[in-house]
Amino acid sequence: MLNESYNQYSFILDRTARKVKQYAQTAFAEQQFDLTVDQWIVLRTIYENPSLSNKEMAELCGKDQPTLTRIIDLLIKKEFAERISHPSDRRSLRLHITKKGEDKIQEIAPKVADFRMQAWKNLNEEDFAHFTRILNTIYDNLTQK
Amino acid sequence: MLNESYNQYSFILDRTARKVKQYAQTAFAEQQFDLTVDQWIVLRTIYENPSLSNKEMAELCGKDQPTLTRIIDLLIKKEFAERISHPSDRRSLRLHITKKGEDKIQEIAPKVADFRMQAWKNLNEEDFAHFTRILNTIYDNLTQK
DNA sequence: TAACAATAATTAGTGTGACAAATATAATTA
DNA sequence: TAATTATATTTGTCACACTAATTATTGTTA
Repeated sequence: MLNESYNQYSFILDRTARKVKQYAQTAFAEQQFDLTVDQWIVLRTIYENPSLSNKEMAELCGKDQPTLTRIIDLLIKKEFAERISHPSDRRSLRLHITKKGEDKIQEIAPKVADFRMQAWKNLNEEDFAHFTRILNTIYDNLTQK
Repeated sequence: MLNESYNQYSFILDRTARKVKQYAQTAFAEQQFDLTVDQWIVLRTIYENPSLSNKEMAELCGKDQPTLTRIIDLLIKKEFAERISHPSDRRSLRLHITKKGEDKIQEIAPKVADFRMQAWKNLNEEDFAHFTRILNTIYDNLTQK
């Protein structure tokens, strides 16, 4: 048997993260939000932090730049966001939400909060503190200084 | 501000899971294992549970069937695994590891265990108990009976 | 036993993640 | 200021996740 318990922890972590995302995505589809979970995350981040560059936005969303570029492409195709060129640096751009994007946020934010709660049932404040501390410890262990 | 703390938990979970996988994948690449992390997980599962069907193996690996099919395709291309047809049910097949696959397991298993440990530094037995309990609670919350 | 339903596996399509390379522009320096 | 270096973004490629559709085969029932 090669099954060291550490392998098991990786497995549990990966499996749970996928389940959380999948559960949300199913709800998004059922309620016809016309957004994926990741598109929603990015749209919400643009809404809360307008006028950032691609690079800054990627950092905030916890995604790499190419991934963010492609998600923005899709949000623009759906007319929820737009790229505004930077006045003095033509390499750069600023990400903005559109009116249609804001409306979408207003429409679905409460519903998202609603079914997101399902994941955290049967857990208390102390559990959340452990959860945050332990996962952040793991993250820091693997992030070079 | 729409930033309910529950969104934050999803973010931390997703970010940590990706970091753990990415860290391992980088080590796999550096040491030229000629496997992705997921291919390794599947190969190890086949090794430990020989002669299961695609469906059963997918269940054990925590992956869906199409994903498993493609990972197996890649393992077969690398000659680490093979599909054997079921004697009485021609729809079904049995997954087996090859000699070359077994050699690969023997070669890299200790090395994997080695750098996998990096993720779990600064955590004690009690933390692991919390980790397992909390993540499994979340998973169960989202898995219909 | 012929028609229908169920099952195992694969294929197709879209989205995301990671990494490298390419492109365009700006900043620096010789 | 011409050449070089650095930066912002996009494009290309491969792998994985998920859903739906397809194919092949087996089981069930009228």
